[in-house]
Parts: sequence; C-alpha cells; structure tokens
Amino acid sequence: MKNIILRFGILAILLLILLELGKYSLLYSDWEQEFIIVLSALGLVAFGFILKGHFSSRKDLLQNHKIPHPEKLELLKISPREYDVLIKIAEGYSNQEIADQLFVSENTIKTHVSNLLGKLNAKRRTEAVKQGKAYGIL
Amino acid sequence: MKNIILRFGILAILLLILLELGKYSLLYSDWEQEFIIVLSALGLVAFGFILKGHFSSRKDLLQNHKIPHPEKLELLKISPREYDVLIKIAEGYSNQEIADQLFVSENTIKTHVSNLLGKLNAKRRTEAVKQGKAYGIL
DNA sequence: GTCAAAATCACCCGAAAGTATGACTGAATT
DNA sequence: AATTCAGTCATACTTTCGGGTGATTTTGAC
Repeated sequence: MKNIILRFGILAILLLILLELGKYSLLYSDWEQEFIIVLSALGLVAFGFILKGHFSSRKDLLQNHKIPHPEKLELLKISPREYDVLIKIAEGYSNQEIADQLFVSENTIKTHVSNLLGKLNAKRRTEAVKQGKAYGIL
Repeated sequence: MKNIILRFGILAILLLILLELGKYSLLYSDWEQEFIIVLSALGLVAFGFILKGHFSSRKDLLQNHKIPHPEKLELLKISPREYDVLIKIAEGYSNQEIADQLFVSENTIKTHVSNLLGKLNAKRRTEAVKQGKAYGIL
C-alpha cells in the first residue's frame, strides 16, 4: 500500500511536469504542443488503469473454481484465496509464479502457504497437496 | 563407505580391549571376569548387527512396491531406487526424512531427486509429483 | 575381467521455501 | 463506532531445495 501511494505520487508529478511543459509549449510550434497533450492524455489513461486495478472489487481477482466441497473448506477454515493458492501449489508452481498468476506479491503467497500448512497439518507444500487430497478438497 | 570402515575399526579396538581386560581379570574376582565376558559378547552381537545391516543385499532396502507400470518407468529411464524416492516425495517427505527412511544420506536423496526432476521435466518436486501422475506412474 | 548402469556420497553455492512478527485496508457485523 | 475477518504486504531470519561437479562402490551382464 505504500507502493501504490508512491506510484500515484510519481505519476502525479509527471503529469504536472507535462502540463507545465504544455503551458510553455504555447510559445513553440503546434507540433510540440500536441505532443505534450498526447503525453498528458496517456498519463491520465495510465492513472485510470492503476486506479481501476487497485480499487476494483477484489472478487474480480478470484479464480473461477467450482469449489468441490465448500463445507470441507469451511471445516478446515480455509479461505477462498487460500484455496486458490493450494490449487496452484498442487499444479507445481513456485511461490513467485503463483504470485504472478494471482497478481499479488510473493510475500502474500508465502503468508497464504504458511497458513495453509498450518490448517492442513503439513510441514511442506508437497505434504499439503497430499493432505488436500486426503481431505477430499483437491 | 569410509564410515563403515571407521566403525569397524572402533568396534574391533573395543573388542580387543575387552579381551585384554578379560585376560587380566583372571587375576581378580569371578564377578569381574563374567562382567568382561558379557561385555565382549554384547560387542560381538553389535558387530554382527552392523555386518548384517551393511552387507545384506540392497534389495532388502527397496520398498515393496508393486510397480504399477514398469514399461513406463523404463521409457522415462527412472531406476527402481529413483522410483522409491519419487513415492516418498509424493507422500510429502523432506529429503532428510526420505534419507532416514531409506537408510542413506541426504546427499544421495538429493542426487536421486535431481535426476528425477530431469527425467520428469520438472523444476520442482511438487511439479515432479504432478508429472508423475500425468505419466501414470503415481 | 571388463564394462555400463545404478547407487552411493561429498562439497559448494545460490535460489526457493518457510517462520515469525507486525501492520494496513476493505467489507461485513454487531 | 467498534470489532472481526480476509486479504494484502514487508522485513528479517532460518531451513530446505536444487544445480553443478566429481568420485567411489555395487551389481549384473557380457
């Protein structure tokens, strides 16, 4: 969350610079003026994308699993997101790969994995997969 | 193999010491004599156990797998021992745990794992498990 | 007895995984 | 308003994995 603020700050500063340049470009050719305007527009578009990405409902990010046994997941107190991660683990992906696929940081995945190991009585991710099958949720 | 020689050496020396003590104990009481004799016997028994453990056929150590698809293992060029390890991986054990269960060193397990990853086109042990199932050998 | 494959082990090193702790947010509940 | 929970992220630290290399020993077949 500090990153997002930082990015916003940088983007805002860039936009301000562009706008300032736009002002001064009035003194110059039409070509330079339009160039600045286009850049500003692009900056605003990028701004919009980041805003959308970070403030849109998180449910958009959840994978489309037909969860096999919701009642079992509830018993094990495994959250939907954790289940997402469990599936990726079973598919043999590394933490970093899972992070990329779910659009979150590796640290977040590590947290999920750690929680999963606890909830599945496992010491390792391979054991977690085995337990997941044993519990009938994989 | 250096370890075994070392252990034999130590045991042999201990036995010699005990026997020497046995000789001199003739000068002392019957009780001490018997004590030495018992110790020597125990030493010989230990010797026997180590001998048996290290020189019995290695096939004793192989897991009793009814190998599901020998022809597939052959195609993948996966050796019996590697298959043992693969199964242990699928069961969620760490390299050290597998080493303890198969009575070999962790380094040996690492070698087997490394070979397995190559033969199963996997980058991680979790992926190896997935591939093993995909190939129908797990 | 020779040869090849299998199995064993060691050492080094970097990458990945996992632990522990603390913190912040958004959404739902009370 | 306060609480709870899921999800997110970070930092620091320890452990485990995995790659690369080289080596010895066993075993079985030829």
